[in-house]
Amino acid sequence: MLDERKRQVLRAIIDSYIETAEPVGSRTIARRHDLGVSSATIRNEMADLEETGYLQQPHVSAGRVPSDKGYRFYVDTLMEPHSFSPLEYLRVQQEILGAQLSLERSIHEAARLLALLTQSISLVVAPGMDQLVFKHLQLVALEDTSILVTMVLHPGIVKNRLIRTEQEYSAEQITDLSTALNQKLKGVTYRDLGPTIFSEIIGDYGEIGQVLVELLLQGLSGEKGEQVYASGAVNILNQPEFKDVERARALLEALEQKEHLLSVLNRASRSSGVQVVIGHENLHDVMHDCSLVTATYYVGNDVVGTLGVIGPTRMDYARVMAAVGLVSNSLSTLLTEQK
Amino acid sequence: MLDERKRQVLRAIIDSYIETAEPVGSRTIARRHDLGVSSATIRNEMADLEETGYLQQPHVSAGRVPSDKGYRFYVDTLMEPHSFSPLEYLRVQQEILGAQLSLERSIHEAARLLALLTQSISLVVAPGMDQLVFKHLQLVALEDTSILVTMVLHPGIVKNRLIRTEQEYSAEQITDLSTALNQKLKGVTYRDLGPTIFSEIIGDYGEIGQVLVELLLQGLSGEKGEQVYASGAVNILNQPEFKDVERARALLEALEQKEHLLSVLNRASRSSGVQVVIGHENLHDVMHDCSLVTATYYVGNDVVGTLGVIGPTRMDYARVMAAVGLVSNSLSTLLTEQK
DNA sequence: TGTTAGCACTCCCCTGTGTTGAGTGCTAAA
DNA sequence: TTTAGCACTCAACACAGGGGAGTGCTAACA
Repeated sequence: MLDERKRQVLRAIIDSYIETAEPVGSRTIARRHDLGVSSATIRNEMADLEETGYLQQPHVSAGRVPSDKGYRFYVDTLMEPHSFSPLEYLRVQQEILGAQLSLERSIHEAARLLALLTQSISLVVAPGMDQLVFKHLQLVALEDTSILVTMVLHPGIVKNRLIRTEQEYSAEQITDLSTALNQKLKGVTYRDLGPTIFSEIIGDYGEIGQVLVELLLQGLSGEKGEQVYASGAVNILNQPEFKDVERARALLEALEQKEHLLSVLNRASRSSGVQVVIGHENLHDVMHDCSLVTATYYVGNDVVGTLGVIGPTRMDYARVMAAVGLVSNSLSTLLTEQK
Repeated sequence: MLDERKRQVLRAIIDSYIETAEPVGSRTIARRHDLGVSSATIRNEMADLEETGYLQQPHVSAGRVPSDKGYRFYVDTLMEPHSFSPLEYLRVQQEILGAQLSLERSIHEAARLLALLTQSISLVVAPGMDQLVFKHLQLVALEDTSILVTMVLHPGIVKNRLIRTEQEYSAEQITDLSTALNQKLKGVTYRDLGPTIFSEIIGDYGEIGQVLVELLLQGLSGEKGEQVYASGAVNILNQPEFKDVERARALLEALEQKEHLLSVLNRASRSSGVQVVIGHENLHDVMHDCSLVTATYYVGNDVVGTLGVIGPTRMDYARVMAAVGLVSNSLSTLLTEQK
């Protein structure tokens, strides 16, 4: 569709624009890239590329700027993939693996690293409870009528909750209940738990049984839904496209709405691998001059979460895609290996 | 020092400036506040107030703007304290009390509310481990060689850690150790724990004993230091003083350095009650056109943490101080009542 | 003695006007 | 098909000239 020279010109323009954020003129290309033709020729090519929609002109006497279509073509077929040096690769692996104290902290760390690597806003959606597997449930009677409920899920999630009861229970009662629940629940995916599975167990544990069932059904903490962790929001203030505070504010405010975020991220990454959503491909208005790069991460072969990066459409796609891939791989490795 | 009329003029100017963010002229004061004198008289008063340092003039034909000294006087003696309506009061109490699942979430909620009430950046320093009291320690052997360590501290902190051991231990061994540690540690403030207290207990538990001691000494999670939670960073982008991205970026970047933050907050609130640090009273350069309103919060009579709000010096001090007071009270109440 | 009306003055801010320069499209020659 | 040359466009910048908000000062007044 595009001949070789048009591709070269388009790539040169996008590379240059990504680097400088300034509209690119024909002379610049002729000088900096050795295409063996004069600026006039490039000018003709640029006119063609504009006509076919790959480039835009902010105004008639300015250089050219890539359109969404141009970026799309760049991402799909034009750009040179970036790969991190073994050193960087190792460092990310280690920093994520090093935080293997809890899933929550691993995820925090992943978000932090992703923001650092890309100098953009990073987002990580933590696995929803539904996708986790029951490993252990422990009830401990503390003093008087308070009971500590601890639930361990795979991978790496430990949830706690202190509850108070009206009645007092003996240590034996508590231990019995604990053991009974444990045997029933071990190895069950949270998704498969329902009121029925509990009713078999509770039997005559009365008040505390009731309370427990409710707590377990709502995931102990009441935060059953997927949590989103963001990092590096300040980074976008470094981008020239956000030198206008209003735009920065609009985007950041939109990102504070968790539901928005989730829908954006989840829609983006149905398929596997690193996905890119460019500018107007995005459904939300505020994101029309932003791009989103996402990937899913795994436990074994099961997708458990999504992570991604938001930045201006003029982002370093090669680098960002590599970073997203790297972090999602590292996270998957960590979660899969840790039993 | 300042006669009644000068006070009235100063208060009127600061009130007006806080509201509009525009330099205030003599005519505006004469018209809007019924001081019973003409603009010319007010003009004279304003000249005096400038000479004594309470006001400043951005340029000769502009109105007046409060100086740091002016704000200081306003905060100390001039302003009308704000008090929230019983309804708002109740709502905050409930929202904070409603989140009594864990200290961490209460603190998150407190930060969120504080940012919401003040439309500024809120900060909450969580209690450092040192200030917490040991309540319970539980070791549970999960499958194979992994052991779940759960530590309950007062108030409301539960920490978990999964550890892996080389050797295998019998359930009895684990339970024994758990019971022994528990008896020794219960009721002890974390600060008072030292290597010695453990050596009495570990005896011949070998490998796992060693690991446990290390873990306990570093607070199980490795995050022994005080954690800072921030909320509402985007709010400052609404303030006209941050219409320039550079300033917003500088402040937000400074706030991302935790140590900075801690030193700022801790220095601010040595004394009790709501404290205000205005503009250049602040030691850090980036904060020279910001003010900081802080208060401490308690468990019983012990200070365990600090919370505060950062905004432009032109902030609604009355409202912000009331909000900081309200939230710190609510948090103290929650932590004190919850045993 | 304090207050006020009046007035000249200052200086930001807005608007309009050149000027510059980067970049283009078109034409004609190679 | 490529390229040199040229006229043209238009954002960006600088600069000048009102307009207006606000001041300080002076003189009259209560």
